[in-house]
Amino acid sequence: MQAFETSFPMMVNRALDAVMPAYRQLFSRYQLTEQQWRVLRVIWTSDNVTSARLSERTLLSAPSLVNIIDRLEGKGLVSRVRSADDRRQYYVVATKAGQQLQLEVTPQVVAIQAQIQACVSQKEWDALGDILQKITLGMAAKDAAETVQAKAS
Amino acid sequence: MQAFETSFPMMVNRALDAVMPAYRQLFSRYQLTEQQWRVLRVIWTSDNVTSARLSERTLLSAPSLVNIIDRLEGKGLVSRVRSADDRRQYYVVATKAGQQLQLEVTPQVVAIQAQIQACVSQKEWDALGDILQKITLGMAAKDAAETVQAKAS
DNA sequence: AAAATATAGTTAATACATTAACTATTAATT
DNA sequence: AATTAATAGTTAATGTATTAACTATATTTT
Repeated sequence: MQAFETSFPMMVNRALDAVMPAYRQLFSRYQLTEQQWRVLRVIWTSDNVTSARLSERTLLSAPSLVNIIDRLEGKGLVSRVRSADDRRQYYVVATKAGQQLQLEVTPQVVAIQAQIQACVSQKEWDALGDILQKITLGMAAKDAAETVQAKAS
Repeated sequence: MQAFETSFPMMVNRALDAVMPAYRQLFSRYQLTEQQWRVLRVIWTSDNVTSARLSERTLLSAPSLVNIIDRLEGKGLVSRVRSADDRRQYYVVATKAGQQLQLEVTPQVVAIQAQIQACVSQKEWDALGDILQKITLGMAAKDAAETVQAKAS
């Protein structure tokens, strides 16, 4: 049997606990949270980003995004633009100030990413990606199967 | 440069998003959150568990633990016992009802863990543990070094 | 022993996570 | 066209995360 300490959630959370402070320290210098950064990062590099698309790409739930975007809007970093095609959806776009932040912060984020990768070999890094993806896809498939089953009954 | 989608936090969070619903679905049948489960799991298997010790073993912060323990106490699953040696600390102990839960839930948690492991080979599973640990230790060391530096200046 | 420090746990403030329910709009059915 | 169903986003309720400040007790220093 799997020990508590070596269960997947615990191993992964331990790694996150070790890694995230570096990011948070950086973001806090710009009065940003990690989640706010994720949203900015996505809208900087794509156009016509709806909330649904943001949710997919940032891994943040729709309800969470509401407040996160509200705060970013309050800081003048993004703004919401109603879509003309489908009046239910809106696009989140970066303001000039938001664009400026990107130039300052991105290099420092890259530096942290390099620090993390430097903890393991290139081979191990690649393996990590593979293994995590297998688990992600494997469990997502299982989850979907159960959902179908639940709907059928 | 590291793409956003393949950064460590994003890869890991995607995997967690795939894995955690299975746990949550289980715990919700017992009106428990994942964090409450973690606390129970630790106190079931150790004696004289203080809040500090719980924090280490569950990876939950001390402030979070206050409310989590409050709720578990409210449900009659645990209780706080002041230490006689050091009156600042207290021990969190499981009640009879708390002990009973263990018997019911643990096998189901083990089943989910098996599902996760089944997504990869034994070799990959071992590699995952190794790699995550390297990152955990590597970044923790870096973090400690910076803290020392900050204190010195 | 008195004063200064450190430690265990808590409180407070702000931000996010999860689930379910709700509103407005759009698409699909009948 | 009217009804029904689906979708995009939001709100509400409860629980946790993070940081800083605070209280009570214990330890260390002078």
